[in-house]
Amino acid sequence: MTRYQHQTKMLVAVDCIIFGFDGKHLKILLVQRALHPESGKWSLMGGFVQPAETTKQAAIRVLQKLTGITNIYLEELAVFSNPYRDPVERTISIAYFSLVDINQYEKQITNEYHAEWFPVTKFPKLIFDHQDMVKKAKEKLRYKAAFHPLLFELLPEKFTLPQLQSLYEEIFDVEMDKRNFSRKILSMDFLIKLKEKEKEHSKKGAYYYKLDKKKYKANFHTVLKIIPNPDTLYV
Amino acid sequence: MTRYQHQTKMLVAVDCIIFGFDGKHLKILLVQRALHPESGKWSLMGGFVQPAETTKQAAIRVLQKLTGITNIYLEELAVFSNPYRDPVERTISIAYFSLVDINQYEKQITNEYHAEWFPVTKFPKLIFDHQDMVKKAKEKLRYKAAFHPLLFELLPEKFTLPQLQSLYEEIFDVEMDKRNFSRKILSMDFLIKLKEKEKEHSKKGAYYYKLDKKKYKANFHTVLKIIPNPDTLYV
DNA sequence: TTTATAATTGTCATTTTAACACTTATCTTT
DNA sequence: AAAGATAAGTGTTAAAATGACAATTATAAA
Repeated sequence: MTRYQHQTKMLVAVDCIIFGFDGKHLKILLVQRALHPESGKWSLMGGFVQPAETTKQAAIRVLQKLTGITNIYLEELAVFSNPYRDPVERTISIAYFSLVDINQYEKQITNEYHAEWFPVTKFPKLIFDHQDMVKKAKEKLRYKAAFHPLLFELLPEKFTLPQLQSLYEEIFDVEMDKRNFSRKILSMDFLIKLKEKEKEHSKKGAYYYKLDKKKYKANFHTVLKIIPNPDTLYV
Repeated sequence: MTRYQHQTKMLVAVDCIIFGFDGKHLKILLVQRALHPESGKWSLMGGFVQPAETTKQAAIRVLQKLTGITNIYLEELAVFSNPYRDPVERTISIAYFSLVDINQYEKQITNEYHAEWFPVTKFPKLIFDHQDMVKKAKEKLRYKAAFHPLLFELLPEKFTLPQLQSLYEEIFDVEMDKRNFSRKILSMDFLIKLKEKEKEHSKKGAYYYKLDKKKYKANFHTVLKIIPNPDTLYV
């Protein structure tokens, strides 16, 4: 059979940057690397792409194996292909990122697996170019959040407006006016107010909302200008 | 030396979707494939990633070799990694896309190289999954154009407002009001009006403008809502 | 009953938007 | 030289969205 002669094959890996939100803070999920070299050091979740799978399938498989997480929203971030990024062998890595609701996974991940959540503002040194991957993922998260209601991917089934506002404030490191924030968010008409209240964080309690998935899908392209002056946005 | 045992290596390629604008229409640059199989059929520009280069460097090299184009804006589009996308051998491909001013390159490309411009609305069948790549690139172009003044990358040094408007209209397949369009574009304060006029397309002639690069860089993050109701935007 | 805490809600002045049509400059034709 | 054709350029107004701003409410704890 025909072959492409004289071309160099290389290893192809995937790495996953998993952001999580616990209702108040934005975190990132890391594991201790099992493989030599750098075994034991903190790292993003990753693995090699197998012969009969796409890179995205590889990312899903790796995530499932290392954290038990299934069925999450995964998005391609970028290719990292510096020839010397992995000192062992030439390996290009496709980075994926995702947004999950921490509370839905926290115990499972920490007990059954050796993964751990760290604040995005302070986490250990990572191997290889994983630091760059996280940096780029943060930029992309900001960028997406600025124009998309995509952040809903990151929230629990039910959430309160103050929680949602905290999320935006964490991502952009800004403070927002509650009145204007809720007006904008509610004007999208994507949210359904529930009768139940969240009462852990206040005496009065905050109403839960849930996403109106039909409307969300239908008007998903609605451009939200959530952040008054979007700055330092990833291109 | 340590090696990663039992992992499958694969070929890594790059493919480039080059959009061009000639002042009126949006086009795409294709070549006739030199390699077996499918030799002679139309294809995106592509090639294999070499041992000591990043994927982006590979894309730049390939473009230079196949079209003579240098120094252009290249952006990563997506990874295409279906295991059977190339019938010969497992090859994953990183797709890049770019936006160039056709007039700047037209003769050079058509004479010295075997590349050809086709209207984005009508071009030949392409090999492998290149059709999917083009589709995705078109979506991403729309998406970027909706929020970014990035389209300037696609324009000549000097351009007229009617040309710019045509570009947006082509990309989004919509009609726009000239008055509102020019007001919005000029309100960004990125453009410098020149004294010279373009007189090929009208008797009155249209003033040329050029980009104020300093202001562009400084306020580049300005969110333009150019398209009234952005629809079918790539996520 | 009081107090403390965080959630909820409304107004107004300013800016931005979308919808809309006539005038101008210049070349071509008669 | 005048008339006609073509595409460029420009302004107004009503409606909507934005940002700045502070008082009230529900509830648990003291």
